[in-house]
This record gives sequence, C-alpha cells and structure tokens, in this order.
Amino acid sequence: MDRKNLQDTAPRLPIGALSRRTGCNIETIRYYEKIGLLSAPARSDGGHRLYGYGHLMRLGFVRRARELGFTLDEIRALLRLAEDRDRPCTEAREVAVVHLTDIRTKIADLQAMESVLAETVVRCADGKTPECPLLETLFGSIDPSARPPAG
Amino acid sequence: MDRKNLQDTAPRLPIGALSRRTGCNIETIRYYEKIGLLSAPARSDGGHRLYGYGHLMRLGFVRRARELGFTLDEIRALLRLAEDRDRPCTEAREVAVVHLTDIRTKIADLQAMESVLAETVVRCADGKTPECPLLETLFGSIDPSARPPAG
DNA sequence: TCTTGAACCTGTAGCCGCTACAGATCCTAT
DNA sequence: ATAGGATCTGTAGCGGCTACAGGTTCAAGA
Repeated sequence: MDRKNLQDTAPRLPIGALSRRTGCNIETIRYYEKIGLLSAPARSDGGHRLYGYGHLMRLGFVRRARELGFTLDEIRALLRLAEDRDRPCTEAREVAVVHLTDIRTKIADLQAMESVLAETVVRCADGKTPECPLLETLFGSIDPSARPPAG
Repeated sequence: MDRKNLQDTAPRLPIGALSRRTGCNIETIRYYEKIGLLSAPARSDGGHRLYGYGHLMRLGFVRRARELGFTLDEIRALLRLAEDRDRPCTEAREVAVVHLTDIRTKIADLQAMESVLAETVVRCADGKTPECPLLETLFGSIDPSARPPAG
C-alpha cells in the first residue's frame, strides 16, 4: 500500500467498477460523496463519475473501518489523521480506544439480554409453568418509584 | 401482575405521570400511540391524555421488551399473543428464539471487531512499528514486518 | 376569581447509515 | 441507428426515537 497514492485521483473507474472492487453499494458511494466522506471525482463529458486509485484506497479504508464498527464521524477523523502524517498514531489510537470501549459496552449489554432471554426460553420449553414465562417476564412489575426521564 | 387488567383503561394518569411510572419519555409514549403500539387513551375536556392501568401495564411490557432488544414489530406480535390467551406460549417462544439468534449473531460480530481492534491497539501502544498499525490495518496493507494474521 | 407557570397539545424536522425508488440521460456494442 | 445496461439527480423511507416551535389547558396560590 502506498499512502501517497491517496492523492492520485486520475480518472479511470466508473462508479460501478469502484462498487465491484470495494464491495460498496453504488448508492452508498454517492452518499459518502454527499456527506463529504469521499471527495467528488472527475466526470466524463456526459457527467458520469470517474474515480482514481486514491478514491479506491479511501473507500477501502472507509469500508474496513465500517466493518470494525467505526461511525462515519470517527472514520472522518481517522482519514484526516491518515493524511496528516506527522503525529497520527497517538490520536488514531485514541479514536480506536474510545470505540473499543463502546464495543465492549455493547457486548456486555447484549450478553445481559442474551442470558435473560436464554433462561426464559428454557423455562418456556420445559412446559412446567402454567403461564408463559416469557410473557410473565415481560409483564414484570411496575416499579412505582421509577424516575422521570432525564432532561 | 394481572393481565385481565390490560382491558382496564379507566382514565386516571396524565401522560407525565405515566412517563414517571414507566421511565418512558413523554415523546416516546406519544410516538408509540402514533404507530399503534399503544391504544389511544381517553382525553380530558381540554384534550389531555388520561391513561388507565391497562396502559400502564402495556407500556411496562413494551419497555421491558425494548430493554431485551426486541424490535417494535416483535413487541407488537408479543402483545397480540399476550392478549389472546389460548396458545401464546409456543408462538411467543418462537419470537424470542428468533430474537435470541439475532442477539447471538450481534455478539459474535462485535467480538470479532473487538479482537481485531484490541490487537491493533496493543500494537499501536508498543511503539515498535514505524507506521501506525491501526491505519495500516484500515488501509488493508500487508505490513512486511508483521507476522501473518493469527488464526 | 384571577393569575401564574407547569404540564400538556399538535405538527414537523432531525438523528444515523444507508436503501429504494422514479424518471431522465449517457455509454457502448452490434 | 438502436438497444439496453449503466449512470445521473432528487426525493422519500427505514427504525426508534428526540427536539423543537408555537399554541392550549390545568391546578395551585393570592
């Protein structure tokens, strides 16, 4: 990989080819351009987008970052850091660490859901309860001391 | 809890009180009504919503199901099953099992993200690589000084 | 009774990250 | 020249809320 080529935007690929090469939907590519995540490419005489190697690199970056769950805003920041080569590592790492914390929180939340549900489904299956354990769980009891919504 | 009281909609609680007792945002309560998840309550002479015990139960149900990650459509189905008391358990269980599968898939996806990111952040931290390992990962490069991806 | 001001009303628009059209135009192979 | 695939712009929708704006109603205190 040669990051200098990020600047190489010599027009070669129409949007369909870029889509096939990156696995990114055509509509999504146009969306990324609209929100300023991908720079506007050159155009053919008829107005069709023509992308260069730099676009291919950037879009690949975006896609891989999305696969790791980064938000588009985080990716925007990472792309800026990738272009400014002076002190990216510390800051890039910070973005990743924050994101890692988010991911771990989500995993914990989902695992909590999973265990409640798995246990409930098992109780449903053993057919020993007259009522449906799942529905009973969901009806629960209203906590009269519940706090008002914040804000 | 007494599910028969789901039909009890004798007007007592204004929306703010319902909000406090369920922990559900006022705007969200109105939203649930708009999309037909909560039935429209009685109104005062001036047009203020007045909720009964049935609404309290239903909204509690909805909230708890949301906490377990059910979608509003799934909750709609569960509420129908909760009202039709003939053969709810099997079907309710099916909804839960499908949802459980979703949750487990999400957990697996997040754990895959977590391990890639955690490993990358560690490489960032040890400062042995000249390039930023995070950005290299996102660019999809093969770092010649790095070992092939461990299994 | 009158007056505050908190609670409530309706309606609309925004958030994220796409996706799905419609209806027009372009590009390329025959 | 023509067919038909690729691309264009623009708008609207998804889920599940949240945040206003600009108005009305309710309940407690003077």
